[in-house]
Amino acid sequence: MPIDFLKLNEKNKDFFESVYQVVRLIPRGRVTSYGAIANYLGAKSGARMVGWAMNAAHHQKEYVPAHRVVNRLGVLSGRHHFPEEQSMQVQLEAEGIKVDNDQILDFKALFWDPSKELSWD
DNA sequence: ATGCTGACGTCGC
DNA sequence: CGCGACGCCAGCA
Repeated sequence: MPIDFLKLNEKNKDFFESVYQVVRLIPRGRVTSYGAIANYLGAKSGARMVGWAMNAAHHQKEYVPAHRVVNRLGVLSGRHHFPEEQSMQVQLEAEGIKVDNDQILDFKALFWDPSKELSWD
């Protein structure tokens, strides 16, 4: 049971919470995509909602490494929404992730798929 | 209440 | 392979 404490089968509020939980599980130096999270949570086409959840992420008490979440192309599509636009890239680089022109280098290798990493060990 | 927008993704042309 | 349309659903005008 990958998801156990998440349980989003209640309401969208839990969905947001679930998103934060998953994002916090992202290992340092790794990244994932909105779609991967959405898919993992069962919201197939809810990728946008994941992004929306991120919008309120910094609003959360527990720190949410939103900078580790990018779109499926490995592009920092959300950098514009950070307190300081460049902070996203800065934080990524601080973890050893190379970013070039808002694009994560070797994204494929750094990609961390929750449904793959968390389900069935 | 209605319609547009958006940190996305997939499908069709 | 590039571009547009649609789906998804929560805010906001």
